[in-house]
Amino acid sequence: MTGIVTKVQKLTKEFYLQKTEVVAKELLGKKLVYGNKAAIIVETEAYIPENDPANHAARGKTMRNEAMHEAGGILYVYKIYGIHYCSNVVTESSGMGCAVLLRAAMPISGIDEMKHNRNTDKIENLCKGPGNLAKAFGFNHELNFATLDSDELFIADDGEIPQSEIISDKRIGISKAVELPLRFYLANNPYVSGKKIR
DNA sequence: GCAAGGATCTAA
DNA sequence: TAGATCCTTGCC
Repeated sequence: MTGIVTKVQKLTKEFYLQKTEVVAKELLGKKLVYGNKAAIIVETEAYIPENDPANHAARGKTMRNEAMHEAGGILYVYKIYGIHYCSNVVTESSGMGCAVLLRAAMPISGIDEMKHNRNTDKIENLCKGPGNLAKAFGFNHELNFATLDSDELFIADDGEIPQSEIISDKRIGISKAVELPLRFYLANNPYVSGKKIR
């Protein structure tokens, strides 16, 4: 290993076993690493087990949402609208059926590859929005069920983002239970996707 | 403002 | 097996 040694703490399994809202909030400012690519998470959305009709797992276990019913600390990747992938981090213990959707991030490494994947040069757009984030990182079906404690794929705490700038707000892009304040993002961050509200 | 796009879920 | 739905994006 050569290069700069930074103070990076890989998140442990216990982190993901916390309550979904807590994980969603705590993930802000953390560093998502996949291969040579990395980005600071700036926007997340929680999907909780109870009173959440928008949760894929709300109507019980199905073939698609099987990963959500596993214990926390793995990835849940699925295709939406036939075009885009969305990536979620599964939370809480086995059988709960909940996860945190990764909505936006700030690229810090492997940017050339992300540009190539996204076919754009605008850094602030590389990981803006769940579909774009997944595309920039190259997430696909094979990453479904992937554990977040490998050397290839993990989330780390590099402590650069002040926790005081966290905002919780309504969710976007869904048709049910939109009012629940389960979306979290960093204030005044140009990489957050939810600037325009529809 | 809205169409594209394909997998998945539900009902029959 | 057919029809509706979907945690979106980029184009019109």
